[in-house]
Amino acid sequence: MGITKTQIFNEKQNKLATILKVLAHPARIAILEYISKQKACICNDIVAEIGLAQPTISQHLKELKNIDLISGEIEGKKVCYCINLKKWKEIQQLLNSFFVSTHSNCC
Amino acid sequence: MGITKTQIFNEKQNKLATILKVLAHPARIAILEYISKQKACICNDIVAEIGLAQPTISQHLKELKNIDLISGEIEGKKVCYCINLKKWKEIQQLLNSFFVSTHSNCC
DNA sequence: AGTTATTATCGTAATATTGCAATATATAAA
DNA sequence: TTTATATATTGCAATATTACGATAATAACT
Repeated sequence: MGITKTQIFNEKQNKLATILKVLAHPARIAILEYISKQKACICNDIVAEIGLAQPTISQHLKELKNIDLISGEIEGKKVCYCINLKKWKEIQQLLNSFFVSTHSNCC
Repeated sequence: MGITKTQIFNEKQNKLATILKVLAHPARIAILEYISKQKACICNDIVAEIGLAQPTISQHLKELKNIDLISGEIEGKKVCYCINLKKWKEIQQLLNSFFVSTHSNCC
């Protein structure tokens, strides 16, 4: 049905899945990589850098903002998007503990 | 259009996104957690454990198999699913290097 | 106020994903 | 060989995601 039965899973599983879903798109990975490479706060040069239309980029940025992974500061006409380091590390930690605690013990 | 423009992204970005997409579902997270908890190779007790229909679980297992994250060994009537540790660690490494190399330097 | 530049939102088309009933396949047991 | 059990596949309905044109909103400049 295209709808995920979140009710039957626990909070941790749903949280992890939600975060991974946001990261699971090459455009959003590219956006994060691009933002991180910039010396200064850079705005929608992202549109020029990545070959997607402006509304599409804006939508991807919104999804990254929704989970608080990036924040956008308005600077005149432009908006400056930055990675939220605190959240970034929190997610890194979450993922790492998932990988560490999950390991095969058969076959 | 529901279709991702993979052509405009590099191989690494697409690979990472593909892997994350597979992991980005609570059922598949739950399946991996469940398999890892079992002492022996356990098969579709997964269906009983997780509250989804057998075809649905079978489909999720297939997706995990597609990226070689788990392997299924036939044991009589049953199939024994195990985490592929080599791939597991490879993905962990891939994710970790993404997180380490991507960090904010503005705002 | 009018113009221009930047970003966000809306509406919509195309495609993907999720979930399941029905069915097929395979193996073991009777 | 029939029956029962375990798993895979098919087909389909419901919903989600991706992408973009059109348009709105905002802000700087004239």
